[in-house]
Amino acid sequence: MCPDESIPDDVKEKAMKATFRALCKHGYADLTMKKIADESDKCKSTFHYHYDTKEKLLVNFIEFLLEGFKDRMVPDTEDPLEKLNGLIDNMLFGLADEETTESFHTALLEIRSQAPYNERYREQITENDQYIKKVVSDIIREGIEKNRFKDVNAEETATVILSAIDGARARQISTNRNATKELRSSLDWIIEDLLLE
Amino acid sequence: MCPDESIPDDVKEKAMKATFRALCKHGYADLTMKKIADESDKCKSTFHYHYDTKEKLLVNFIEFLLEGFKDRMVPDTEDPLEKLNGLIDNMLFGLADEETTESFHTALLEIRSQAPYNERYREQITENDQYIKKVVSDIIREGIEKNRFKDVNAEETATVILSAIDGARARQISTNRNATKELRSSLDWIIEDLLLE
DNA sequence: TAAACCTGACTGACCAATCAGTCAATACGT
DNA sequence: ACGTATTGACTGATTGGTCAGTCAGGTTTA
Repeated sequence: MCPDESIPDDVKEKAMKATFRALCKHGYADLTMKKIADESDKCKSTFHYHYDTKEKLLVNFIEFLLEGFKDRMVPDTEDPLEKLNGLIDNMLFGLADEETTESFHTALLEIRSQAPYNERYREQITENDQYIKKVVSDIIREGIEKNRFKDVNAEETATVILSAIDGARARQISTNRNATKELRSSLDWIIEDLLLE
Repeated sequence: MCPDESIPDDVKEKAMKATFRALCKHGYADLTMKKIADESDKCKSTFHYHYDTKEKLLVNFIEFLLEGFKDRMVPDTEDPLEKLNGLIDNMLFGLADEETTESFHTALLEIRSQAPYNERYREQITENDQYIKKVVSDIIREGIEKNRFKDVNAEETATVILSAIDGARARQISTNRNATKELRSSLDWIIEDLLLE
């Protein structure tokens, strides 16, 4: 069967959740179809039946992961500063408990590190990247228009903030330091100095 | 044999170069002892003879990789602004050709993404992380003392700059955009606004 | 001198375990 | 009854790692 829209929703949800759990538990390099299946109540063959190959399952998974990311990042508020700070918090600390957030970011970084070898991964990540950059630069532009922010270059400011967030997430999971917390307080000061007053 | 100092220098060099080439060519997830050996004029068993296990070889490799990184990043100049900009350039664009730099950053990101599952990887990366942060904050402090920079918090500024560099490197290799070039021009403006007058 | 011995470097053949993927048989839902 | 969903058993390929043995070069012995 082809991995298109013909997969039942309940199976798809089980597949995605199982893939997520297996990826968090074992890491991308040690991720196998058996380990994915073991995280669900289905067996290995069932996932082959629905997705054909491991790669197709994983491409579907990335899509699922980034789609969920999009939906839940932007906080529901009108004030540009609140919206910006809320988005930064969501991106650095996630929406669930600390462990789930750490696992989520680990999964994302593992997929990122595989992107150079897989164009489909790269396309998905690029699209997500451009989306979030538009969101942040729109917030900054809105702040400027409402005279809440100084008249900075919105694109460049967004680039630095988003790059720093990505970097902090990578450092958070690959070092023994609390890199996201460090960046949060550093960004507070940067935003104060660059955007406000 | 144990993977200590008893390994001949020429063998060690061949092992490290072969590991680097294999890692760049196949990615961490598909990295095997055979593929490493195939990148050298030695056979698989030889690397097992010198390093025992695949993991010990890779821990040695990370040490080798980060040591080389340390040695070559800081530019030889007295002027704080020149030194800071030179370091940023070196970290974003590397010292060799573009292809080698991209491969190097890919290898680093792959190892980073594996750090959550391997404490020895994490220790190495943490140490390297702290080293480079000290270098950057020292440069900023020096600039403040010489009245070339504004009186900012050196630690927090270094955190943002280094996080952004890490993030841009991750985006550079995992998207279809030129993220390092984008960040470089954004950082120009940030440095102008934050550090200079 | 030369034969015997030793050692570290290296190799190809081999192993059990595991991999992604296949397939015939079966269970299920309508 | 019929198509979809699911399974366990299976396959060929590949994995990290082992091992017996080869080889070059140095040291000891006769």
